Amino acid sequence: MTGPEIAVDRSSPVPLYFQVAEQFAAAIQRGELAPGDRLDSELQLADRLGLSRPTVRQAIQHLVDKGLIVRRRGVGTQVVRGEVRRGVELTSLHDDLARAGRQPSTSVLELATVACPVEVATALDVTAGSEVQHLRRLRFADGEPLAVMENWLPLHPVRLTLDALQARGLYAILRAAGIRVRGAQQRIGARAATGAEAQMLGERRGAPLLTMTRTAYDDHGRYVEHGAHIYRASRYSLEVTVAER
Amino acid sequence: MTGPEIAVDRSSPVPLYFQVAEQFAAAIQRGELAPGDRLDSELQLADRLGLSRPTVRQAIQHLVDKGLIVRRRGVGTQVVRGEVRRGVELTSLHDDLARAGRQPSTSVLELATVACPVEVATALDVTAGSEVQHLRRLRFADGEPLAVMENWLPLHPVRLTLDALQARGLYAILRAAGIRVRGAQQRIGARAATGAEAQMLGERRGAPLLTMTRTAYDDHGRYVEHGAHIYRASRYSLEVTVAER
DNA sequence: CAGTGGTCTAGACCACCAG
DNA sequence: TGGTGGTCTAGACCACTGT
Repeated sequence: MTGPEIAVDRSSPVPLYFQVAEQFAAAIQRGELAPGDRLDSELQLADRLGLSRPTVRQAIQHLVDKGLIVRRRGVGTQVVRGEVRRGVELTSLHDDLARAGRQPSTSVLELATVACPVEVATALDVTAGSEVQHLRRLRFADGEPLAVMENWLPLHPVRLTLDALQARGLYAILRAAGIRVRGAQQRIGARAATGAEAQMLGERRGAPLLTMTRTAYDDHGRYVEHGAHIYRASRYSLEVTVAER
Repeated sequence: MTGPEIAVDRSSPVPLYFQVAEQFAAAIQRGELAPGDRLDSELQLADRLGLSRPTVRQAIQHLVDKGLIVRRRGVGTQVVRGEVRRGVELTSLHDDLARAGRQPSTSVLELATVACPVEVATALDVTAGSEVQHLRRLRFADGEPLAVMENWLPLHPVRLTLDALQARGLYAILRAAGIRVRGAQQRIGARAATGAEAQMLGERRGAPLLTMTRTAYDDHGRYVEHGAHIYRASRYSLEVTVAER
């Protein structure tokens, strides 16, 4: 067993372990490595690629975390599945839609600086009543309403503008402002649409909605955004991949 | 800055990096390390604990993956939050409820060997029509109906029995049979309850339900279970924590 | 500039599993 | 018994950060 051809470029700024991980992931997605197939052992790989074992190991661990492969001591490393579905990650709806080949658009319903409501203040860890930016957007995919998203942001150096929000999505704006979102806590549930919500989304009153609240934090461990979103359940669902280490 | 007192036991079978990670996590949850607090640097920790830097690093990386802390090159390591919420992990509803101090109970509606439906066969990667175990359970929390869960399992050495399912939850049974679930793909959505579903769950027809389908795989990368579950949205929601590395 | 985390190396010993 | 992954060590160089 030699496995797919992997080549590393030591002059590249991309870490070696990442180059290796990406090439294995690509081989799996191409079907070159089928579910159940065994990978070479760490020692074989290290030898074949001219890398140290810890580096190879780091690459493989990366794939385990993504749920692509499984390892067993004393046995070896095997492919779990070929089809890779994207899970809930730190992406904006805008990017998700664009990646799926659908045309995202946005109508900004509200954009203002307000006194922070108590529930939001708890989530963002700021004092209630302090000033925060508040926005509410109606999001479309291919011209059809998909979601209503409400967000609160502590006062950052970030200036949110209508133009930017209609073109780019919130997370892209944050990224451009040098804010690196590192993680988030999300709660996912469901409830019935109110009359107003139904009207905006083109559903009937009482229609099932998928709800998500999210609090995201950055580089510094500071909370940068809290969101409360509702999605048309008939048009949207979420994927999550879980893998043990 | 010295941080919380951490002691490692080299005679313990628990890996050193895991001992360290757990003690830091506990200190964060106790509030001893508050959000925004800095941890000692890797070199300081390695020196203080008498461990090598890679081992300390492995411990800290573990906490980053759980979303407890954030690291920045050139700066240091900081605590993100104190309150740790349990996310969507590889736990059964039974265990989740028990941990939350609620009394789980189960009524098995169906338990039989059937020909595998096509959609399930795709998910489990078996040939359609082959024999699989099928079960359907109505789950209660503190005596109130909470969810209807339907599962399909390829023919394993596992013998599912009514008694076991009423007492223990599916994942505990699998674990006891030596099957180690390593990961899963989940899809989360919402829809309206049918008349029959509403009656079982004590909701009205059309009431919003949270839906989840899950395909779980084991040690060998084999799919061991596919489930289609519906939860009363009024009583249940899911938490997910996402962290970038 | 000094200090941080990110990456990489070359070994080592062990627990576990299959043949 | 031989090979696998899991853990651990003791170094090294680098990119990045704040002062």
